[in-house]
Parts: sequence; C-alpha cells; structure tokens
Amino acid sequence: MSLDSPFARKLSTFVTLSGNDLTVLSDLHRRRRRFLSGRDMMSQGEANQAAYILASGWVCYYVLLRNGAKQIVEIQVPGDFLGLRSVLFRTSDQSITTITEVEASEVLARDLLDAFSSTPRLATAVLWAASRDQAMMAEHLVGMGRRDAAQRLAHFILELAARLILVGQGSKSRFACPLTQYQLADVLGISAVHVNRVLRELRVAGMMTFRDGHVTFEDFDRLVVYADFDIAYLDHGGPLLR
Amino acid sequence: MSLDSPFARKLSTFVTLSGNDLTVLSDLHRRRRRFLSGRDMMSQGEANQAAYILASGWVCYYVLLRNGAKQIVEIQVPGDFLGLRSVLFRTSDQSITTITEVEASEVLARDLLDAFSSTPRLATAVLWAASRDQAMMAEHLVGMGRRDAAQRLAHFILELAARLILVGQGSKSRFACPLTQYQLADVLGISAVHVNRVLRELRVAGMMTFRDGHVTFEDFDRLVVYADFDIAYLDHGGPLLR
DNA sequence: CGTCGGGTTGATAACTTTCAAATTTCGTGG
DNA sequence: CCACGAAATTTGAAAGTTATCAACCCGACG
Repeated sequence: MSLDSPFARKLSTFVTLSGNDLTVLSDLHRRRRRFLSGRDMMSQGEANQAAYILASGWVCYYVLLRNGAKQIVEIQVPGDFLGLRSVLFRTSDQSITTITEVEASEVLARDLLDAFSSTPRLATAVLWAASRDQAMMAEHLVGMGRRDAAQRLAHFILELAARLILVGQGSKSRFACPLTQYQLADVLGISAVHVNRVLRELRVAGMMTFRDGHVTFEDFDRLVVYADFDIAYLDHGGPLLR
Repeated sequence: MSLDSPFARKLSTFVTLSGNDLTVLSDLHRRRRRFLSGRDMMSQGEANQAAYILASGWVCYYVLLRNGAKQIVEIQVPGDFLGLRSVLFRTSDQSITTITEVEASEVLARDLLDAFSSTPRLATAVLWAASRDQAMMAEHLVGMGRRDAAQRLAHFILELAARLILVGQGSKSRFACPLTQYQLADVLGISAVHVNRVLRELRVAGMMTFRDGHVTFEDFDRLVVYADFDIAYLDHGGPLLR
C-alpha cells in the first residue's frame, strides 16, 4: 500500500511508517464497504463491535435530543478513524450517519488489536489520531461557549480546510464541502437561518464564500485572524513514541 | 490498597480488580503532591510528561481566548485521571488549574506504561475512564449547542452529582460543590450574571439550591426530567475486556 | 474600618431564534 | 429537453434569550 489511502497519508505525517507498517495497514482495508448518502452506519445504544476507516466521503457523529433538536458532535472526513469508542464500549454512545456517499473499510475489533500488537507504531499512530479528535472536540466546546456565530463558523471552516489539506483534498484557496446549511447549523449549534446570514456576512466581508458545495477563501489570512484560528491543536510535532 | 482511593473505587465499579491490580494501583499513588487552590498544575503549550490521579479536591481544564474570554472544558473531581493526553503529546493542549486545595498522585509516563503492561486489566480500566471523559465532553458539546442556559446548568449539576456519588462524595439529596458562579459561567459558556438568574429560577421552581458551597436537591426526579438527563453516557455496563 | 471577592438585581443592548414567504437548485420522470 | 416536486437557500419582521453595564449587598480578612 502506498500513500493513496488518506488514512495512511494522515498517519505518515507524524509517524514514519515502515514497509511492514504499510502492509499491516493495507490488510486493515480488506473489508471494503459502501454506504449511500444519508444512511446511519452506527446507531446510538446499538451494540456494534466494528470500527471503520473512512476512505472517501464524509460522515458525522450526532445526538438527537428528546425535544427534537439535533447536535452534530463531529464531522469526519477521509482518513479519519470511526467508532473507536464503540469497540471499547459495549454500545455506541452516538449515532454515525453518512453526509455523502461513503467508502469505508470495516475493521473488526479482533483485527485491529492484532494489528496493534504486530506493529506498536501503528497503535501509537491510531491513539494519536484519537487524541487529536478529542482535542478537536475540546476546541469545538470552546467555540460553542465563547465565540459568536460568525467566529465559530469561520473557525470550523478553517479547521475543515486544515484537515482536508492534510489528506490532500483541499488547499488554502478552495475545497469541496458537501455540507448543507442545515448540517452546518447542527454542527455549530445555531439555526440554519442564522447560518445563512453569517455566511453572507463573511462573503460580503470578502473573506470566504460557501456556494455550490465548495468553500472558496477570498482572504485566507484575514479569516484566520478573524476566527482566532490556531493550527496548533491539530498539528503537534508528532507524538512521543514510548 | 483498599477502596479508600476514589480512583480505585471508581475503577472497581466496572472492572473487578484483583489483589495484584490493587497493589499496582497503590504503587501509582507513591508520589503524593499537594497544590493550593487557584494554582495551575499544567499549562497550555508547556512540555509536561506527568499525569495525575486526583485524590481530593477539584480541578478544571480550561482555555483562554485572545479576546479575554475563558472556557472551562472539563471539571475533574476526586477519582479522575488528569493529563493523559499530555503523556501522549509532547505538550499539553490545555491548562489545568486547581479549584480547591488538591491532593494528587503524580504518575510518570514510564510508571504508567509499566503498570499497564503488568496488569492489562488496569490499562483497560484507564482507557475506559478516558473514553468516559470523552463521552462527557461530547455531552457538554450537545448541551452547549442545543440546551438553553437553565437546562444546561441543571444537566451539568446532575452530571456532577452522578460522578460524585460514584466516588462516595455525594447523594441524591446533597453534595459539596466548591465552584463559584463565575466558574460555573465559564463551564457553561454563559455570563456569571445569567448563572445567578438561572440558579434563582431553579430554586424558585423548587428543584435545586446552590448555596454556601453546597448543592441541595429539593426535587431530584423533577430536575432529571427538566434537564433531560440520561445517566447512560456515564454508566455503560462496563467495557469489553479484550 | 476599608477593601475585595463573591453574590444579587434592574435596565438596556446585542445576538439569535422563530415564523413566514419567496426564490433557487436539483433530481426524476414524461 | 422540459415540467414538476422536494430540498435548499435567502430575506424580512417580530419575539426570545443572554450579555453588558451599573449598582448595591454581604461576609472575610488584614
């Protein structure tokens, strides 16, 4: 396996993967699965022992409240590892649904643990990825609590850009973003109507445009300042290999 | 070591700990440290290889934004494990500060990994605890996005109660809570003034009272309904031991 | 005493939601 | 290629929630 896989590409940015690592990694991609857009891959409360490596397409973790409100907890893009917690717990504590059509490799708990024991470096890498996910969640929490809608939106879009650039699916000028404004609203914890207004603000301000399934940055650097975006939480200098 | 340690007590609620497990666990408590109230135990961006097991007192993870706003990401109470991520990454991505005077056992990365290899069951237990922390963070995220201030406050207080009951430091009628209204505000992402008003609402409604460093539940069950609180995310039936 | 860190309350401003309606986009079948 | 309906986007107006500003109270403490 080469770096064609977004997952391998992501891991290799912070851990040097040997030929053997790549082979083991390749084995994990054996059970290829396809999902249509808008389908649940995993449901809250359901026993599910499989995890996935996302090869193409986007998915999200979400929670439905009793009052009907929905909150998207995390967006996952190609190269991300899904459902690590559902391997650890008896049941998944969140639902995962596809945002686009998706290709993913199903990873059985047993295979994952075997892979870990045969290449500890891979285990470290996956653990690193999981910790990075947690760091992103913490950053979202901060945004929800202390940033207004516009800053929050800008920050989220910049984070997406950074993640996609890492897996070779975006640049500082443009990336494909299949999210609807409703989904954006559920990520940011605001109403879809307000998302629309905020997008207009940012567009009028000449910083970014969200249209036709694409985000275009008219002024990336100014947006970074506006959103107070600091890449550090996504880009530590690699984990300690201990 | 018996179940005197809140940490052991917490772990034992979902994994049966053998005599050997308890011995290893006891060894981790060797380096006892004390911190005064209001001191940073760890700082954002600082290289810090130690983690802590919290024996007594409360601490919080927090982030300071450039605009001066502060967001508390997580509150940790006795029995919680601190700074697991700072062991994994070169630097800590958040600051940890003490809310009260604190007693904690410093755990060096090396000792922790040695303990893990000698008793895999302990490793599973700590991993479970970390995943539970992540689940709590996800739940907070949902609250920030989709619950109003009053529900959010009620939900947070109920979560605290559940966690403290687990380590023997609270009941369904009352627990000691050293937080100020300012700190509560920084946890919930609202202003301190509004915290005060919301507390009054809940008090007038006859559900709970926050006063003199104690939370008193006048009507625990009604508060649970009001907050739409579901204990499930804190209390899975134990992890799969694989 | 006098100060200082909480806590409490009122009045006003800011931000965001909700409701309603018009417009555009897009996939599908005729 | 066009028509049609569903989904998504866009905008205005009114209502609701929360922040901010400003006072005042209170108890701990030097």
